[in-house]
Amino acid sequence: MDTPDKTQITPNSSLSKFEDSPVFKFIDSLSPIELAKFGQTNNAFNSLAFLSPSSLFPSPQINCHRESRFSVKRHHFLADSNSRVLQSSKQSDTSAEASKAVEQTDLDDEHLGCLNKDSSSKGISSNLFDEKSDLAIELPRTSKYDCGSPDGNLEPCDKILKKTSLEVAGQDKSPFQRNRDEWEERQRSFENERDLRKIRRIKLSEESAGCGWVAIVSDDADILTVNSANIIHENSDGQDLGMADSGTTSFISNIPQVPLDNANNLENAESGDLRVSCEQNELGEPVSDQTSGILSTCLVDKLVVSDSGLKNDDKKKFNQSSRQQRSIRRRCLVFEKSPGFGLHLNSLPNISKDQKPLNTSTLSSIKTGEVPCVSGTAVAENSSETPATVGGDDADHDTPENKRQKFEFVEESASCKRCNCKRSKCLKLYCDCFAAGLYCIEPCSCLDCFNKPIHENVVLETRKQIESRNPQAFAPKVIRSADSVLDSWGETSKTPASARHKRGCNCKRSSCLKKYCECFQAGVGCSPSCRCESCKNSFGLKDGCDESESNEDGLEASEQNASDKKSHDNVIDKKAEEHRELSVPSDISRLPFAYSGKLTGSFLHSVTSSKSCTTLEHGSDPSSCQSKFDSNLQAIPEDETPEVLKHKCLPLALKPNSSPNSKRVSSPHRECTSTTARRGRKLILKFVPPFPSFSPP
DNA sequence: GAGTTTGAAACT
DNA sequence: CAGTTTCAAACTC
Repeated sequence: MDTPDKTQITPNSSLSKFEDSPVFKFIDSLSPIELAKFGQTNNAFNSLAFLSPSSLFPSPQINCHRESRFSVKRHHFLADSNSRVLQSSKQSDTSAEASKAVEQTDLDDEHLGCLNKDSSSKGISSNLFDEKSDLAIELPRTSKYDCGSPDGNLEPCDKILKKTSLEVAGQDKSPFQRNRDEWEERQRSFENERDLRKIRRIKLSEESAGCGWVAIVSDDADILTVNSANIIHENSDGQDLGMADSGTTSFISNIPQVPLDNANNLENAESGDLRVSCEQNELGEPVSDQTSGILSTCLVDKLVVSDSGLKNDDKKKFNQSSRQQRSIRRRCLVFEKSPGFGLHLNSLPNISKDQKPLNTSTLSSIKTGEVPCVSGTAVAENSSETPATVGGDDADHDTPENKRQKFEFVEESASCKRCNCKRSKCLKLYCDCFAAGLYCIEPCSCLDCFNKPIHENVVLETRKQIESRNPQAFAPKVIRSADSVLDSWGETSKTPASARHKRGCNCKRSSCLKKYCECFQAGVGCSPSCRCESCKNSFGLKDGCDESESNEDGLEASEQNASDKKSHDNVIDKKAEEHRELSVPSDISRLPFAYSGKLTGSFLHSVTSSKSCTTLEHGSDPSSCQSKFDSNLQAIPEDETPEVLKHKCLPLALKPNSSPNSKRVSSPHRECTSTTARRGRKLILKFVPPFPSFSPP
């Protein structure tokens, strides 16, 4: 599109016209240094002037808030610096030092504008201000990340930062009053977005809070992982939001507002202190909040908690947040090979064990896997990337509340399995990381670990071997019946829905009341597949172990263990009760990705957390929430089971005795008859995609 | 943190 | 297939 006029509107022409102006000549006569500076800054200005707003501020949805605030902020200090600069330009003795000071001030203000976007407007304490200033230390480093958009419009963050600083300095002397228009435009954009979000929120109010995100996560997880690094940087550094990659922010923008709003609703519902965050969202909060809100829902994490924590217990929780975000970076083994799953196990949280529980009832737990998950190429350093820089070791205080939270949190942190393998080289199913399809990461305490990207070939080979022995070795261990209302295993089941361990446990001494028991660990009841003895699984007794038997066993056990054990059992039962309450919407097994039983705790908990969030919703009917939750889960494409399989007792894919270790599995027939015939209920097991294969496509 | 217990995985 | 061994997590002290 060659437009002759274009050349006429070149910066130079404008500049020359302006230079011809009497004012300019006057200024020019005052200081040649200022003239030089003017030229420089004008270049910066011009370079900005001809960047499209979209390229400068790539994501209206995300950035409009930031930009609006930023603009306001800048507007203010522009006025200030304007006067100062003009002053300096009028005084021949100002020169470099003064202008440097101005630039420095501007730069600082820029940082603070990013960091403390709304501190002025919202009256956030100066403490936060200071802390965020500390965070600014990291800004230069993080801004070095090339956040260039795919289309190349966006320049590297540091360049933009510099430019913006220069722009600020340059505009001080610029006669063009661009700022107001720009600001107003962004303000309009911001308002529009707010309106849209409100509309969206109204729409979404019909849906249950905290439900839709599951599907969204699975749908977008792969995208999420693509840009997780950027997202992480944005959030972990808290202030780098202005430098977000346009791709990232565009992606975030493209994420339906469902998760954000739902998350906010959920948090709002479940925790009063989180309401702050919600209100801020309503008002168009700082991007950090928004982004973390998105993360908290799409990546579903505790980021929001952390963010809100930032306001309450600033640094500590921010560090937690950072740690969480950094700990996201767990290398995915095979995610790229199973794009259809949308979310790999590696997408499950990787929460540091030593983290202090924040708010366990908060949406939590699903984080994106690492960037390389999508790239498909191993990036070894990622696996060794460590949250070492993250400080804030929080001592656990053994208050009852903390203990309770600790238990709950352990459930969550189960997902961030950190193995401790000594002899298996993390290449056997003993290794939780390996079994879960995860590479070991630094927090693992394993020795001679081969489960690392640099040994990818070995890993793949080993996995092949194991799969050749047992094709289901990496398949999810917990399955559920299709009917979430009818419990295929009968009334004795206490599991909210009909999730069961696929192969069943083989417990002898733990009575299926400890996490030795995989069923218990997965938060599911025992099934006829189990060969456990004295089953007292609080999530559901094994078929044939009725309550009386259980009670007898309980008596027996209590006799054996004497009174001191009783309290322990009570604790166990209590824990189990909590566990049951918190975990296992067994619908989870229908999620479009496989998961290992050992990982279920956290993920299930996360889902349940969201569910429990919904039940905490003010004025909402828990049951309706449940059903909504179910229905939302059912929205996940899951019904891939061939019709013929649906009418079989067990789909072939889930046939337990596909395992060579057949002693652990009961025959489908038995399972079918024992449940169907006796209970008169039809057992339909949904197809659960097998765990992504290690083997190359 | 060390030692013990437990049950899954692996092996024979 | 059954028995045994190995293994690492869970648990206890």
